[in-house]
Amino acid sequence: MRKPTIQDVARLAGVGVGTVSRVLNNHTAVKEGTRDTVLKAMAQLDYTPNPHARRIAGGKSYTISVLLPVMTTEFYVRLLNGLEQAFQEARYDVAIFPLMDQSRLERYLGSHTLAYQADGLVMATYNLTQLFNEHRLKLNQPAVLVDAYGEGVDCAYMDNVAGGQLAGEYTARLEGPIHAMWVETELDQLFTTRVFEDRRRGFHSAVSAAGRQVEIELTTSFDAYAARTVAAGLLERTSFPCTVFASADLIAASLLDEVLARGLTPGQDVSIIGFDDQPWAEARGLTTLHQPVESMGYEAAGLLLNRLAGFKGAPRARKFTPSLVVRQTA
Amino acid sequence: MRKPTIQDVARLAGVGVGTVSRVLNNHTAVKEGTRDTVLKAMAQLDYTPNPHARRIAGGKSYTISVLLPVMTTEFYVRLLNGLEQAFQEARYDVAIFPLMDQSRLERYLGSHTLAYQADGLVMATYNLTQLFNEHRLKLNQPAVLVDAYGEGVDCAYMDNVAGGQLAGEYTARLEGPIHAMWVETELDQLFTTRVFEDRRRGFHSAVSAAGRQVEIELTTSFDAYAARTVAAGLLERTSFPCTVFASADLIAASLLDEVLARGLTPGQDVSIIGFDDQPWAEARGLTTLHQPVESMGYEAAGLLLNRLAGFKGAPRARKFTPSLVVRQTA
DNA sequence: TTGTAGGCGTTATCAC
DNA sequence: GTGATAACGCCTACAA
Repeated sequence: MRKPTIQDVARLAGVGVGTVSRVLNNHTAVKEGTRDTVLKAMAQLDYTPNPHARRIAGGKSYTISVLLPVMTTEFYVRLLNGLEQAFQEARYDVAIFPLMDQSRLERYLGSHTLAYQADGLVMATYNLTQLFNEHRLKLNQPAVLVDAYGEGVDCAYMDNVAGGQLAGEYTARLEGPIHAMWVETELDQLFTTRVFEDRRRGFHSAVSAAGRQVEIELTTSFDAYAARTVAAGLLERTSFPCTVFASADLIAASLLDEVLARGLTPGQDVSIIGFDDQPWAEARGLTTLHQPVESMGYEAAGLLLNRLAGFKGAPRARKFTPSLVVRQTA
Repeated sequence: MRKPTIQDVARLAGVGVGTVSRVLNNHTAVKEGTRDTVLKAMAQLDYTPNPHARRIAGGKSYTISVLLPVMTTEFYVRLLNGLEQAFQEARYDVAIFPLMDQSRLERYLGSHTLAYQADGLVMATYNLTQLFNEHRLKLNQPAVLVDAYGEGVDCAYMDNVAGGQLAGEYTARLEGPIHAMWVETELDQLFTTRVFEDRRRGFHSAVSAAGRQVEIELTTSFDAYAARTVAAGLLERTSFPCTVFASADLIAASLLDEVLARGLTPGQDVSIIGFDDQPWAEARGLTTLHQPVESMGYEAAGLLLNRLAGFKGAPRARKFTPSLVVRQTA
């Protein structure tokens, strides 16, 4: 059976196709009554608009490309949720393009059909605008950076320095030596993220400002297993009570595991502060920094949609600040 | 300036739009001469067909969804290259949908506009067909599994058992004790891969068949740092010369690092055999199992395109076998 | 406020 | 072989 079209809906509702199109696009006031009739007809027919027809009629693709690094899952899932919600509300489709390495990016840039495919571009975590210049490709769609900051582009980013500071201030008030576990990121020159660096900077500045200092600082790769080993090394060397700031929840969890395995009491012998507030953090009682990731995504999408709607003003930067969630581990 | 359309091309070439469309789609014999004229006109105007118009006229989306786990990059980049090449040749677009966790998958399944978006479905590494049943969703597009095997579906997969066997056979001929480093995969019930299990099975069977046995078997997470530690532990316990089969190049590289750091000679004191043949394997002289990943992707795409073209026969399964590449480390 | 008609860039179906 | 021309499903004037 053929999919119902706007014509079918119009016929059933006893109105013209124009009216149906208007309710579809929230256009100029449609009378409440007819609007309901149309909506009812759409529901009855289980009608879904054909995006391709819309694209060709509108001369736009109604699609946004999202360039997304393939990394830690949780953060990007939440980010995508925020982005997708905003775009969906505006009836835009999202085409996700995972950036696995430079060759993938080049493939994206070189693609012909993709040019048709996107009215706008979201770049997550990496500021790829410079790359467009290098390749002498001009960015002919509006673009927005999310989870990254850049000059001359709209962007929405997390203030990781502030997050680190919050952690530092809180930590400085706790008893015993202060330690930290950092994440080592091995990235080439193109794919570079300053997230962990920023957290570290903020943390140090706050601890110093409080007249204290960080004793043991260890670095681990972003892996639970590796972190566990590093955590064990840390616990060997410290005295108790002590406080450890782990710059990612994943790392904090490994530390927590090791603390428990040694029969120590979290929040008493060892205070632990994470970063991310992953979904499981609450269940584990982890004190950590919560990030408004969905909001950041939603806002970034808003900035782009705004451009798409014709806004011509100067680039805007929206900063989002993590908040400390105190639970049992510190 | 407006993008050139098929009309513009037709006008410039002095032919009808029908003819242009025919050369675009490699249709019924177009005279060689006119074909050239058209091609020339297209080049001159820098014409690119508008995919949206095509979709609406053709009643198809000319798009394939690729459901892709977010994991080790290199393998999937190559896989995508193979897939994309085949689909591109057939003028199909590829919509990549990274599967970060179950929620993402559900979002995909529940999406309305995406239903329009795909004429076919490629599922990489995971056999998600069962999930469609559980959700009482019927798969209304043809689907193909790649890097996975499943009953009742077309699929193209790597014979990891055979790969393990090749490694085992080769290893069994070398001097000294035989060890192995396996990869631990922590996956939930939905996202489950048998790759490493298969490699292990093949390896064991071949070693046994040769009347030998595996001495030390260690497991590591899929992380260079963690593997290095495990490798160190292995080297502490073994005698030399010995042979180590690492079930992934990433692991083999860490082992190689550790071997070198200890002043041992690879291929002499410690023979190392990896698995994957990553691009850097050659430079490091790593003996490993090469996988025809691109071919597998290309073939999987072919199976799907064949269905799209109307093929109704029984499900087909294409098996690809890794081959041993002997270099300096073993 | 609402209906009608023209157009978007293709493909497909005819005649020629 | 090739050129008209009618779809395809929607949006957007323009008219009513």
